[in-house]
Amino acid sequence: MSSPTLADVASLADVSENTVSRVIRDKGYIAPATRKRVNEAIRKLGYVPNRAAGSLASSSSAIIGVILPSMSNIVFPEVLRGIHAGLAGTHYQPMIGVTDYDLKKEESLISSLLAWKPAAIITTGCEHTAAARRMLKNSTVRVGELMDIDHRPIDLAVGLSHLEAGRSAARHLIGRGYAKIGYVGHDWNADKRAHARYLGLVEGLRQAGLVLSEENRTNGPSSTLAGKAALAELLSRAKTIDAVVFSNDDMAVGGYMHCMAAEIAVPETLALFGFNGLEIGQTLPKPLSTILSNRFAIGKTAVELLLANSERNKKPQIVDTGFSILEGSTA
Amino acid sequence: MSSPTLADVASLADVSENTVSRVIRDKGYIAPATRKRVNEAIRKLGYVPNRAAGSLASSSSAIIGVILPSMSNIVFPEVLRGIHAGLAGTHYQPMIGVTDYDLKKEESLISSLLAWKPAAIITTGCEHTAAARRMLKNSTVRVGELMDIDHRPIDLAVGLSHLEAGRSAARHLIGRGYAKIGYVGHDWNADKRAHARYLGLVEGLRQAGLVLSEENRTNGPSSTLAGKAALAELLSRAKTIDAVVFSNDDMAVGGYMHCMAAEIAVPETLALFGFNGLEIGQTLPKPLSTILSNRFAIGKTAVELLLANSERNKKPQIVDTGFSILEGSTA
DNA sequence: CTGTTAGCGCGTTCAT
DNA sequence: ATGAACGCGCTAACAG
Repeated sequence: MSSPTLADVASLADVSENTVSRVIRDKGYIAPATRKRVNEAIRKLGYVPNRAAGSLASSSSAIIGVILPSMSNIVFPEVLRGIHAGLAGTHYQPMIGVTDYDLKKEESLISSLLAWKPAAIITTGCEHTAAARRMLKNSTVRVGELMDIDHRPIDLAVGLSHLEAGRSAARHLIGRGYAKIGYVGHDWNADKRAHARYLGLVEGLRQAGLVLSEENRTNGPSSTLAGKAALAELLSRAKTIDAVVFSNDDMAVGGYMHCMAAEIAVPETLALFGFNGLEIGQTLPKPLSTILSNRFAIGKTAVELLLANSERNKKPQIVDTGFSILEGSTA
Repeated sequence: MSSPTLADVASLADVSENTVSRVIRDKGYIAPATRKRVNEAIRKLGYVPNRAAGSLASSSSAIIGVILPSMSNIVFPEVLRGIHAGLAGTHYQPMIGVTDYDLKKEESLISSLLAWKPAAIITTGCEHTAAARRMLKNSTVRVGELMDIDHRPIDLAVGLSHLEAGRSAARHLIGRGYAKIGYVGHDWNADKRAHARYLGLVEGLRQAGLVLSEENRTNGPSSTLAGKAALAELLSRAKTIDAVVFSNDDMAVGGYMHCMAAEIAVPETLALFGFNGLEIGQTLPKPLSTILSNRFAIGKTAVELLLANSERNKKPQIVDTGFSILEGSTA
């Protein structure tokens, strides 16, 4: 009734359990004939190794713990896609948790994931509770902190400098001759990286002797709907601005929709600039001017580096996956 | 160096391992005083239970295996979001695999997930290899097959009838007076449900004495870009059609973009109809007419039903999460 | 190249 | 209300 075990395979193939185990894990030399016998027994019995037992015996597992702040923001599914791509062809399985941007939840997820003795834990950003940081530091699993490289990681950070991305946005707009620049954003508590980009933007403007003309931030998460409404509200107050930087593409696409509905010429009357380089922005009648963040590459690179070495680096490693300006036609 | 075990906690709290285990799992009566001592010891040591050991001993685990065909299609991250929502507050952890629409890959994922003795396995659709079906049938874990209810499930199916959704699209357009209807779609091999909707559409038209005027299918997966190009191509051949049904919203949004660029009045000159009810479609200057599929509800409902009972139903259970027409302004 | 011997850390069963 | 003994299925270390 219950599933066959190593012992069943061993007795059918007339070898020791150990030999079966070796065949399965492809470890050490096995006589071709025995290997064949064992494989046949495995097939005949429909044997599937019990990972829990293996994990207990070896105190390690082929699990990759993945902790994401959200699944609603398209960016994270894309990171997850990169992680999957990096995992393809290996026998590692991702085990996923979602924090909803709650550091306490992250802490408890880290603890449950650690309970499975994963090969690595991948999480987001640099902010963790003290307890979470301690658990990660004390454990020996590899740790990847994604998206953001403006900090010193526990083991490995992969991402881009959001501060620098903000500065680049400023430089781009200034280079195009825009001077009265506004900002439309979403909630920074839930998204520190959006805040970092904002700070970079302000700094970039300051270096050119400019300041942000006007800004409007919504309370909730980013969305096209929120961006549409928030731009409308901003423009009702500030009619003289000539460009708007959005916290990300979702918001910017919403802004574009507002301009279309309100018949505002983009970019002649108002220029729009986003962040992320989502496909939808590039499908607009005028492709959105934005910054391409390499979400997919971030996930994939992180996995590859993490799996390349089972031991942590002596010195924390930082990998910059960079970003690039998509010129577009809206700014 | 290595993490503390039950035994460490037990000796610190001066009780037997067994008592500690009971406290942790909240099973049986424990004297308040001992419970307190144990909890303090746990905290002091930073004890985290080893799940692999627990799982081995109990031959069960709090893992939910989730198998998705793709992470690129926004629909599946949304299902995953629903799954997470259903799992919130429980101690279950999703373990995820992605098949890339490859049934062989699904088979091997099922086998690796089964190796962890999960509480349930959630997968997509009704199509599986014979071996995969056998593994699922023979195991005792609960099995949820999502998205599609036009088939007899192994244990539980949650989703909607795509055939019926297609018929509804036909009825809606006919009711609005459209008669020369075209179809723009993506690759059906990768998406049997899109095919089912197509069949429903054709059937719905036939019942009204109509036929599809013209159709165009791309080879790759759905995307706004593909939809844009495919509609352009279709219109170059068939200038007299008055409405187009798309395989889904991604394609339809692309079609909308083409109409904007080509200055085709929607819906006056050409009506557009999608499927899924994605947010982006509703943000267009004219909200997309489409059918809302409840991806989130599908994931959440499935998890809730699966966890409600650790034993399989004697009879396969089918749950229809339904769909609804979003009237929109494009058809 | 293969077998033997010992656990891994926990849950279960039976006592008390 | 608590403890003792056993074994889950596998891998590791050492023989040979």
